[in-house]
Amino acid sequence: MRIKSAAEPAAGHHAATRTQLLEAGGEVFAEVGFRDATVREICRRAQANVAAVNYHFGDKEGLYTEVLRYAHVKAFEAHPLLPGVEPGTPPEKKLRAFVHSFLRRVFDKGSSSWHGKLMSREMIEPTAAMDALVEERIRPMSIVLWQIVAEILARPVNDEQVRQCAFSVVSQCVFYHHCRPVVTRLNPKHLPLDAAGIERLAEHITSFSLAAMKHLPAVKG
Amino acid sequence: MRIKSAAEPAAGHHAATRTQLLEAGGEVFAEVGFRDATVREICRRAQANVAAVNYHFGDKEGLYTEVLRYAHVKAFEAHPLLPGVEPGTPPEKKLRAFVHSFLRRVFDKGSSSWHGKLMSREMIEPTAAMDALVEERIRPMSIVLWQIVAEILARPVNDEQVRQCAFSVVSQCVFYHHCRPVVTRLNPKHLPLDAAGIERLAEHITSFSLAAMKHLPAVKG
DNA sequence: TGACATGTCAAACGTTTGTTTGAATCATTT
DNA sequence: AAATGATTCAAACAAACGTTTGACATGTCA
Repeated sequence: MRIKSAAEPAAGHHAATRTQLLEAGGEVFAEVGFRDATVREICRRAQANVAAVNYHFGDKEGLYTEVLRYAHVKAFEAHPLLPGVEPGTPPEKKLRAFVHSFLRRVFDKGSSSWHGKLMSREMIEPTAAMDALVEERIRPMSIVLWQIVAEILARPVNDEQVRQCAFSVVSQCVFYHHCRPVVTRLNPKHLPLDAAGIERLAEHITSFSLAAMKHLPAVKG
Repeated sequence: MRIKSAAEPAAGHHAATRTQLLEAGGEVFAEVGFRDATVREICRRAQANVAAVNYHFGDKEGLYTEVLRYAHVKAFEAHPLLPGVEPGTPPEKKLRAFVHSFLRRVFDKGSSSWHGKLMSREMIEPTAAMDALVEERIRPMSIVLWQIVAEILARPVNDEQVRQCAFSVVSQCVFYHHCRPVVTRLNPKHLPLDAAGIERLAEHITSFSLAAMKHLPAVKG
């Protein structure tokens, strides 16, 4: 049995079925969750044998861990943290870029549209892969946002109010995706979001948050 | 086999084990989700026989549906929509009450602390119980919020901006709970939230949202 | 070509799970 | 007290699942 880590470059037929398993796994895990996903269905979609998962990833959980890494890498490749932002850009513009890119990443309809769903599930039921994910991907993203907010508020990066406002910004970005079932039922025309809808939403979140931060009552510190 | 609906009043020993199953079911479903929850574990905690679930609720899914209703009823009994708000209260004060009550409901540490987790899971994987839940509980709650926001913005209740701002408010309320795994790892001191922490968070969300709504750039309409 | 490691395959295994069953117990009514 | 219906119980059932196995195919290097 050969179990390759994600870092190790693969070659030959190995790589082909391995990638197909990652893609199929991402699909199925996103659709029905880890527990309801069956190895048989994943292998069927990957056009591989039932034993392929165990051969390539040790077990079902090993596949899931690698799927999570794979998903995040692909999502940030498709939608970078701050696309097209030069140093020296005013923080308001950076915030808009951050929000817009975040939304696109979450609502991506492309080949790996399952990234968003996968992350949502991981929030509800964090696995061992969560720790690595936070340190490798989410914390760097947070720091960028903290810096933007700190600049807007004219406060230090580690300020409590900066942290709270950053959370307020992100919360609005993830809400439509996390609570899709409720939003859809309450206001059907709000979802699903096309490119124009995403842009409109990004505009609202940005101006809502900017208005808030610029007129927040002063606090000590 | 006797399957009673939630509405039907129960009496005798029937009611006792029935309630114990609902409580145990709420616990277990919240902890590990519908699929990973085993009927055996639920019955063990309810000190009932393995067959009790099938006898009282038909099947596992029947139990889950009733658990959802039970959870929502209890949560709103413990934390009403707008506690202690007289008609004529200024909308700012109503908003604060709404947010605070919402947070207490979500972060309740009491006997049915599983309500929040249960709802989060339902967001990711909506079941048939979702439709009823939205119409019976969530829509009435939304309408109350829409009215408050409309008053603050001085716009009609069905205005697009009112809807968007209401979503922005709610999104902040659910964020800390939905994304607990990430928040905890990013900023450990933010969670878990005690009563004082909840109050502080309610204060931030309210003032952030009020500042935003009062200084939002004007839009057409 | 022969030898060896790598990858694939169909079949089977062992476990876990929701559910069923039929007898036993309890409560209520006649 | 007898009878009837409701409820509980231990045991067993049947299906689905992740995993293992050993045979077979494929590619590579001597």
